[in-house]
Amino acid sequence: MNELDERKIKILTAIIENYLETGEPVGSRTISKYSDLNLSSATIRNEMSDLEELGYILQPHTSAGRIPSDKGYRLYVDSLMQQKESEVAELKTLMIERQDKMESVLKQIARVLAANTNYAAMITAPQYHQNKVKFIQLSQVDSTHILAVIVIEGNIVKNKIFSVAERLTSETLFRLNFLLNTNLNGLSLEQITLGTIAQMKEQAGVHSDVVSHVIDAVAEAIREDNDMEVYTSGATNIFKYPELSDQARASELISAFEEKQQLLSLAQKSLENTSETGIQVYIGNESPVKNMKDCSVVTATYDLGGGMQGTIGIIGPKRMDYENVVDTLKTLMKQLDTLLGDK
Amino acid sequence: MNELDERKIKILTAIIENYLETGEPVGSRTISKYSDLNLSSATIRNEMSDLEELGYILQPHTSAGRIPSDKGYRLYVDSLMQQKESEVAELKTLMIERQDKMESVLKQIARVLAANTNYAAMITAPQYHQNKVKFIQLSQVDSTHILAVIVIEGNIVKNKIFSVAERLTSETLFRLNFLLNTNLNGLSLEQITLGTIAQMKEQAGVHSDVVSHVIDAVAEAIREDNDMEVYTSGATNIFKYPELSDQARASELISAFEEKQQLLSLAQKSLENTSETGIQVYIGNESPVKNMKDCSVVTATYDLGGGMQGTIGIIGPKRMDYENVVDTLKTLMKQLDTLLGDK
DNA sequence: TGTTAGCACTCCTTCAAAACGAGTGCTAAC
DNA sequence: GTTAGCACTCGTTTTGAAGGAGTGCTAACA
Repeated sequence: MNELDERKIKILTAIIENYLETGEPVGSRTISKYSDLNLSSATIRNEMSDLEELGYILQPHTSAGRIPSDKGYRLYVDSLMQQKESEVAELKTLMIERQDKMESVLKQIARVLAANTNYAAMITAPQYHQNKVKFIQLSQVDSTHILAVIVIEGNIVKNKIFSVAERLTSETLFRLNFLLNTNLNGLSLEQITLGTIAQMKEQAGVHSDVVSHVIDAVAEAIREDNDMEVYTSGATNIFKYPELSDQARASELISAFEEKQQLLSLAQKSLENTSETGIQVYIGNESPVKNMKDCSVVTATYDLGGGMQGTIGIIGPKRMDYENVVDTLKTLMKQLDTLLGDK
Repeated sequence: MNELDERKIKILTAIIENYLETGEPVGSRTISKYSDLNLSSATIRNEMSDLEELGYILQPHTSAGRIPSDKGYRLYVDSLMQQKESEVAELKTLMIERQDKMESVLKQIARVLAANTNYAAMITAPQYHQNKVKFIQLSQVDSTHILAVIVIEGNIVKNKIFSVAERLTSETLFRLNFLLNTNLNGLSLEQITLGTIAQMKEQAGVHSDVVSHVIDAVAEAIREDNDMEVYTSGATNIFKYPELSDQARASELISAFEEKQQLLSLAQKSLENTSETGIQVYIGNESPVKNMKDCSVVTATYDLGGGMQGTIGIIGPKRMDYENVVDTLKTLMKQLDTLLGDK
């Protein structure tokens, strides 16, 4: 049996769209008046009764109107996505360096997104996969400290300062630099074996501790990307939606924003599931972050080439203006290209 | 005329302490019963009437008890501070490096503070004054990109990657490194004159553009500290205090936490005003951040020597447990020493 | 003169009942 | 299959009364 005939879909859509606007349960009369179906409220009531039985809408209490269930939203969003699917495919880009500027650009994006949509926004810095060491440089910064600079693919730079017992001669430094670069360049974390390390330590002789420090730093540099920064903005927008702004819910949500760890796991999840369009929607309990069970989350994955990808997210009430959000995210991707893609 | 006699002070203190506990307006009867003054509620009422006229307490409405005014809190806090003043003087310390660890330590501190006090906490990374360049290193990371690493006093490391038209020979790099280090080391931003720069460019010949980039990077490195990071935790604790958790106030407060800029200006202010104890209290409208007009803010300045100082802040309701917060901050300072001071 | 008991008064809070109204389900007629 | 109509449900708002905490004032007391 085909669960939903065309009329039911029209009615369901009308209910959802109306609810998106008002945030109030919507009654049969409203639909009868404001849809182009020309049906009486009684007929609508019958259909609504069916829709409820099928689980697409629900009634907060007897004698209230109906609101969409997660299942209902899901149907709505899926069909919306289909319409837009084609446009996004060609958005992929690549970009370069400017890590220092990256941070402020990302913050800016989050701010713009939040302001434009009136929802809360988050954005993660690109996460790098299969990072390879590109360049290592040791320098003596003062009599007892060595600075190790590690550049990894994508021109991400990490530093580490560590102590040494006594000043190294410049020949020693040169030798160590050469040793490290010839052995490590082009390797990813997985490719650096204990064998390689042991061999390098042997060659470094009395300075094997320096090698250890550098290996540590490399591991840290490559791994650290995994708990990379996430920037948020507009968290207070949730107060604009009564269904989210009671004390308990607001507190839960705000704390999700504060504990960036949770947002990161959301981003992570979203990277894993990535769809063709790069855009995903989590409705209510579908969200990987349990604190957001009363919200919807729309995520977009941006891919800058070279395995550098990050996540943008919009968090809002279930009655989010999905269409607008999806469009905004797409437009944004384009701007991202312009901003980050050239110099 | 001496505004307050001893009895009035006792009564005021009793009112404040009672209000700190309960968060409810306190009436004359309560004071009469729970203070050691052995006065009837009627007498207390007379005194309270005086105290109100003097502006130390106020009545939310007729037939409610009294609550402390900002002026009242101020008196209470000031006398509290006097008692503790002596202890803190010797807390100053110095510390070194480990910039990479710094971030996680700071976050950790914010979290601990928020959890211990049940208020919201913030902490800024140390801000450096009169920074001097310690060491500069240029390296060729690939055929068209140069990495400039700048180490400034306090072992803070900044990087910048920029493009060059063609690969530089290693002699050229060596020469430029030597040029930059001999000319810039030991100088602060103010000490780098246009004359110095012109001279260096001349010596650099065709590579004068590299010098420009490095100068840019140095300026950025030193200045960037001024909009340094601030970490927060426990923002949601404000929901524990009914007088702060109505929608309007909560939203205002949370947005102050999100807009780190505001917190930074708070930290800045607190650095400027620094008192002998390093601890300051802003009550209500005294706060430099207007969004916090319904809160109190306790800030502590930590000084790691070498002009490196930062700010720790606790943000909570006006009926904050000042005594406990001040103590906690002091204990924390000690732990900070242990954590950052060695290694 | 300072302290206290007593009392009338204010005004917030709580509670329950009543009025309201939005929306439904069902039935009967078209 | 559609619709009008009506009784009914149930959340929300309004209203008024009761309760209670706390005050200010006055008069008496030490």
